[in-house]
Amino acid sequence: MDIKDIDKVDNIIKRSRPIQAGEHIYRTGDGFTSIFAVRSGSIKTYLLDDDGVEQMTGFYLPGEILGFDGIGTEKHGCNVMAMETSTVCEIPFERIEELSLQIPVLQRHFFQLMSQQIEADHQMMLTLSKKNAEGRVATLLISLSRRFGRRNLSPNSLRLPMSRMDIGNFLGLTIETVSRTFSRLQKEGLIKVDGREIHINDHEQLRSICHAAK
Amino acid sequence: MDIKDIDKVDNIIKRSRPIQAGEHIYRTGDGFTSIFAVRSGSIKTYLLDDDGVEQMTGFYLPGEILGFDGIGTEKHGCNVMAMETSTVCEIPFERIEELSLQIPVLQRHFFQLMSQQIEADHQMMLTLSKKNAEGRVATLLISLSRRFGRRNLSPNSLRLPMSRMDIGNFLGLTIETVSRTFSRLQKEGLIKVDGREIHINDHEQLRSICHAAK
DNA sequence: TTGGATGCTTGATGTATGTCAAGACAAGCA
DNA sequence: TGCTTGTCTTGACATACATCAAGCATCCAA
Repeated sequence: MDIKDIDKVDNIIKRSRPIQAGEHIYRTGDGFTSIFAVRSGSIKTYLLDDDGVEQMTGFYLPGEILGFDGIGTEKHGCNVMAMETSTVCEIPFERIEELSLQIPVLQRHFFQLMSQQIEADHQMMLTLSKKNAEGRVATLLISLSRRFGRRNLSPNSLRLPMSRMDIGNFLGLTIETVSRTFSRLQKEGLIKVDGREIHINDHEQLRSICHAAK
Repeated sequence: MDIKDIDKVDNIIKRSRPIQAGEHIYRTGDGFTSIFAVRSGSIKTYLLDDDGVEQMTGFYLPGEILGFDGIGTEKHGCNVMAMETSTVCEIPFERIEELSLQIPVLQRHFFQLMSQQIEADHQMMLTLSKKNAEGRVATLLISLSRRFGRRNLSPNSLRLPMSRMDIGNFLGLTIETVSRTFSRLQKEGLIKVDGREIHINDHEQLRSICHAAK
């Protein structure tokens, strides 16, 4: 993309809207207009079952993009909430569509982003369907580590962006099982747990228990 | 879309490639070039874990479109196999991208298709993470019924496009549990089971046990 | 006709994780 | 200081589903 094109993209982005922890960016059924880029903090997306049961479907860290649900129906298909104080950029999707017609690499880029989301969701289905509690927690930690590393943060020392309850919800486990699993991994020396602070001692072995086993 | 545009789209579609049951259309790591529309039969997509454990990530019936994985990396991210003798249309993605620049509604349409895939995957995560065996099986049957209905087939009498093993794999259950669950639903009078032939007697009640409960 | 796959069902038993309950710890507040 | 509240941990027990095993039906090849 040349500089003029980057400028064009830059101009349609609405900057830095701050969000308090627990505040929603949008909810299921809201009209779809924009996607969002996380600038700081952490954001979770979740579905509510007919019975009010919550299923977290993903979470997003700085530099990541969310909101690709709801293009099909023009209505958002999930709820999006800040897990801590966060800032996001809003990117009006119609403007993206217009610009994509002028800048082919932009069109390609958004197809790629959505494709990556699909692949990540499929990995998550594998995790939920085939892995035991240890495998699920290990997979989450490795994923966090990788994403922290991408932002040039330490891949070994990380602060969980979410509560035990959110972790359990995301991984399809109860908070008790999550807690017990952290304790077990710590007793085995793979990680060091202090509340939300996690230190990964043995990346290799942690990765090795990510594999499916139920 | 006007007729000339429809013609343009029509011209890039490679017609009716027949696939035998068990044959692959592509595998993980193959170069990404095309997406596929199912014309007849049924197609499954699945991941292989490092240990060779298979996780089915979706299945596609006539009229449905698959292959949106791998746009990001240019390599396919899953395996795609025919579950019975099938035919598919191949649609070269680069041609789609070119045409999308000329026909804005086409661009919008593909964004919509991918968005719908993302929403369906999120629903599946909810199913895998929060529902018990009965809820998972019921959810699958309701989904099949709806998709059969969309093709103007009976929503109450359907032939399962897949084996018990595939069902178990897809739903994160063993074949024994799948079989027992079918038997239980039959004993309760909600469905009639005869091998792969399923008759839905009580749509309402079947739908009511789709809700999360674990 | 037999024998061997293959796919499905059903029963008996084991186990990972859910559920229920209690307590530890920290943060905020009177 | 004590009191409340929320988050997390740990233990005891219950249960849904996995595992192991057997049996049945269908199909196909020898």
